[in-house]
Amino acid sequence: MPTNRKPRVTIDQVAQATGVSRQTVSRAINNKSEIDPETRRRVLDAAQAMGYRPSRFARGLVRQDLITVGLVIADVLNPFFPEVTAGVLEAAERRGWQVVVYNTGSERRKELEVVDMLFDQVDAGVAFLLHHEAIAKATAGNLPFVLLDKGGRAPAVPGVRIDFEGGARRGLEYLIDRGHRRIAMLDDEAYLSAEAQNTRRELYLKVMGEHGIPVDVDWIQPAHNSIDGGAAAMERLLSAHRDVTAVFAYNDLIAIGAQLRARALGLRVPEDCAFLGFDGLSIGELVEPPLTTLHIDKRRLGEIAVEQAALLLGGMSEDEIPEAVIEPQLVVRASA
Amino acid sequence: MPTNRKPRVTIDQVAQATGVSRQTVSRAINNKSEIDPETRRRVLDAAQAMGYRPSRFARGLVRQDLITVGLVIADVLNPFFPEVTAGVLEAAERRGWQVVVYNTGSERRKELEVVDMLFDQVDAGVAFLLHHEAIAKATAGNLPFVLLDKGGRAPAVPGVRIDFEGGARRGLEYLIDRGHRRIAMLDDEAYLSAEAQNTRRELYLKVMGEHGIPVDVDWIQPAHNSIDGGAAAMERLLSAHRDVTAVFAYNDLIAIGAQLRARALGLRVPEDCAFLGFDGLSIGELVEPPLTTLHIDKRRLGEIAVEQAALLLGGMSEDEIPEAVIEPQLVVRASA
DNA sequence: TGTCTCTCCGTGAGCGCTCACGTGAGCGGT
DNA sequence: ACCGCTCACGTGAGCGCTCACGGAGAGACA
Repeated sequence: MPTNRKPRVTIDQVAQATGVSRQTVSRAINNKSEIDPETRRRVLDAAQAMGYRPSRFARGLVRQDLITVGLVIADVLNPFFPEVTAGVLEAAERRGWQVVVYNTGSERRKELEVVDMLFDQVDAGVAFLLHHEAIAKATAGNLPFVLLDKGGRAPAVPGVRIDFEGGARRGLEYLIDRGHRRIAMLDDEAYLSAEAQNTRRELYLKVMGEHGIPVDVDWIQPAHNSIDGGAAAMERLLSAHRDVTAVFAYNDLIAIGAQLRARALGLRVPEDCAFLGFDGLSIGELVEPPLTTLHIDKRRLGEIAVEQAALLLGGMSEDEIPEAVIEPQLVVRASA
Repeated sequence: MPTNRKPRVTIDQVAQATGVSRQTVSRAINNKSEIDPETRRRVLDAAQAMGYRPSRFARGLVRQDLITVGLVIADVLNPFFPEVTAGVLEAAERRGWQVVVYNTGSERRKELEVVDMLFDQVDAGVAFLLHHEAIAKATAGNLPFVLLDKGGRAPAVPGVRIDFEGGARRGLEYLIDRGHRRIAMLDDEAYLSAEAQNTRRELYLKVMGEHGIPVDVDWIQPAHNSIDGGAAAMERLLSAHRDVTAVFAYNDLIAIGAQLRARALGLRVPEDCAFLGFDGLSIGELVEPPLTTLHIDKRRLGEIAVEQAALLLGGMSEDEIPEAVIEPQLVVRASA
């Protein structure tokens, strides 16, 4: 696919065609003063006719403003990310920044690729990154870089931390308080290959342990991060443990899929099996019964990240960036 | 908010610090040949230490490749758009293009603003635009511009047409065939202020008329384009026409809200009232009963738009762009 | 010793634009 | 006639980089 671009029309060509100088054309285009209205019109008409459009590169080169941030997410189709994106877009717009979006699908190869690309193309990066090589690469360079979920990583890398530990604890203790003991977990399979630390699965193991509830590994089912993935995992779970009374899901998407499938298989929710999600997606309100979940303020998450990027861009060093934590809130609806 | 950027480190500064020439630094940075490995390492180390990062503007100025397209959507939070975005991102990535995202909220002021911005910042635009002034402005300039829903507009403006007429007809006739006569419509209120033509509302009026079913204007309720908006509109509708037997919604979001509220008010779906959506969002499968809808291949829509933008960028004139139509498909689930 | 190749490196030009000037014409005031 | 001013416009420089060269030095071979 040879995208043979048509040659660029330059400001000089417009100038020549109109019989004026570069500068006069520039004045016309940028709506500046010191130009005769009649001349402006002539120039503008010629520019229009010739298909002239100023080169953003030449412009950007001389005017050192206009900032572009790269937003790296796993998957636009996962409703979690649009909410974060909304926060990022809004905060960026307030600052007059542009936002370029990249999808990684949580694949290691793509994450690395995207990080590489970022270095060339943007002034700052704001990213969800799963694989620690990608994170290392991203934070090693000279590009201001903010992690949208820095997890348990060293404080030196700027970013927002989502307090999964607090959230998971609140959620699981809620389930335990309600009398549940046979609590399964549906984990995101993407974390199997990533050497992340302090994952929701580990927290699950930890909290359960603290409450003296032993869990066998097959109480943890990996699921693709989607509704269908949750459904499939639930089915596997049920065939191994029909007596499960509650499911703690990696996130709402998986929880919703699981709950849907459970109901399709004849279970009553929450009487036979309760479901607890994580993320607080608005689609959790659509299912029956509405999903109880640990709500994360995703919009705020995006905003904070942009603010941190702004500080970095302003020259603040990475370890001066204030610590930011998002606290998941238990939202009790009806599924648990 | 004075984002006092730290002064840029240039290639010359790195060159000076390392005691080599610009070109050698360039060779090191871009991983080219004709450079001693030892020198490369020294340069790279210095660059890293000095916080050097090549200016994308200077680069872009000399290498005329690297293309950026602007994607203009109404609202990232509306699940319709992420799907389109996914298609756009994918198609853009295949071409090595970047995608900058802009939100308009369907407001006239913001649409105009965004279009203005686009002209400065991108090489091509791909957009959902509601207000015809914004569309006029966008297509008048020299920027390759593709409409993601060109509606009934002149063929000269490139873009994808979604065959709402065919879709609406298929949907409404399905309802009529099933015996419905008192069919209400829940319209998107944003279209009240926009002078769009060939809207879903007009099609509703037309098809109903063709079947000899007279409709009073208060069978059409405007709704905010959201689930809550649909719910509120449904409540208004019911207070005027408790005897409605079917609802044709502007889109799935509104349909879902309406259906949810109807059920909350004690109506059985579809026995007492049937619901028909438009868009084919995947969240329509989550509600009970699953939503019958006119499915639009949103991903494909995004892809086609990018392909058209590529043709435009390649120098093809606007009227040579092949006509592209997306045909909505009736997906019968259980709500109607 | 000459010269031929190969490796490594530097130099000038130019991408398209804006900024800070400089300039000349026109005009009113004294 | 002179000054001073405004208005409209042009000129040179430079933003930071890459590309196409050109050239020095080292080693190989006659």
